[in-house]
Amino acid sequence: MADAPRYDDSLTIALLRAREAVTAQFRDHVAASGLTLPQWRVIRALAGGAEMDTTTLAHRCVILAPSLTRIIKHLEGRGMIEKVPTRDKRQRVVKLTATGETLFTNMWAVSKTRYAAIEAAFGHDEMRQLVGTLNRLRSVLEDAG
Amino acid sequence: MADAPRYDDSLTIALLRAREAVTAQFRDHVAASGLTLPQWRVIRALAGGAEMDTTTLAHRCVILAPSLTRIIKHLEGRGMIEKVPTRDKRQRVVKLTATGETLFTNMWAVSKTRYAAIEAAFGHDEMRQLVGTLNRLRSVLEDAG
DNA sequence: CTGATTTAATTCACATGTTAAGTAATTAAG
DNA sequence: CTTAATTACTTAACATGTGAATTAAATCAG
Repeated sequence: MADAPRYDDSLTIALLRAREAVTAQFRDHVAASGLTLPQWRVIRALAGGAEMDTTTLAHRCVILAPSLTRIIKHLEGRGMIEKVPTRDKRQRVVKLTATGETLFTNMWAVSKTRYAAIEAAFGHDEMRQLVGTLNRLRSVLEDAG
Repeated sequence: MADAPRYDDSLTIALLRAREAVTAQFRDHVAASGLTLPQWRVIRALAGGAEMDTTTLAHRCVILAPSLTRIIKHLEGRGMIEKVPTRDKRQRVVKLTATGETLFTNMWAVSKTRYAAIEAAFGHDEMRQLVGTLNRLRSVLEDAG
């Protein structure tokens, strides 16, 4: 089995594990507010009064449409987001409520601190470079595929 | 809102998108054999006659225990893997069946090609370096947390 | 203006992620 | 040897990932 797969060298596994390690730095903080990480990404994307249709929102948060439908329903039920009237009645445009903005503000302070801690531990320049490399990888694959 | 989150610079989003782009290169091929990506990771980990308990298997495949329980049940039902008797009867040790090994062999040829294509497009050295960086990130965060 | 097509989102069905609780087998304490 | 603690997994409950089918609204062809 000289040809057997070696998981330690695998890009897919390395991406999985790295993501797992990074999200672990935020999960408890986000869960303490009764949110999941995808829900938090949605709130982040809408912070500051932004109004957005679900297609744009799904793309920015890297959430598939069916999941976003459920998340919006959930956050709406909790009074965090609300619908915005639209001309095109197929579209669903949403924004944060006052409650949602307040929740974001309270969470963002801590969230920034956590992110800064990761930067400090890993290195500011290394982190910028890593993000750049990841985006370049994505760009290369999307052009090729 | 000078303080508003910028998703393009976010490490978590970059990791999500990069992973999405990489898995997209394999998903159709894996789906063509009626497998999901996590199921394929399990089969890969067991390829070549390896026998493994579910804790080790879960760690190697980056799959949580409850998910692995379901996956094993599923793959067992399809005749791809089988249980191996153990001294410690709490442990569940599994291995590929002949059918499973055959499936792996057939899929691995194509899978290697896809992986090589990614390396060619992105650059062999860059890819090695990226995997190294991701693993270092993980190591830093796990030591800190 | 009417019917066909396209678009935006939802719904469905099933697989996995995630945390907490439960079960059975092993080990450790006495 | 008996019981408490630990270990390895499973189950349960709910959220998200994923692809296919559906619905409703807007656009287009004629």
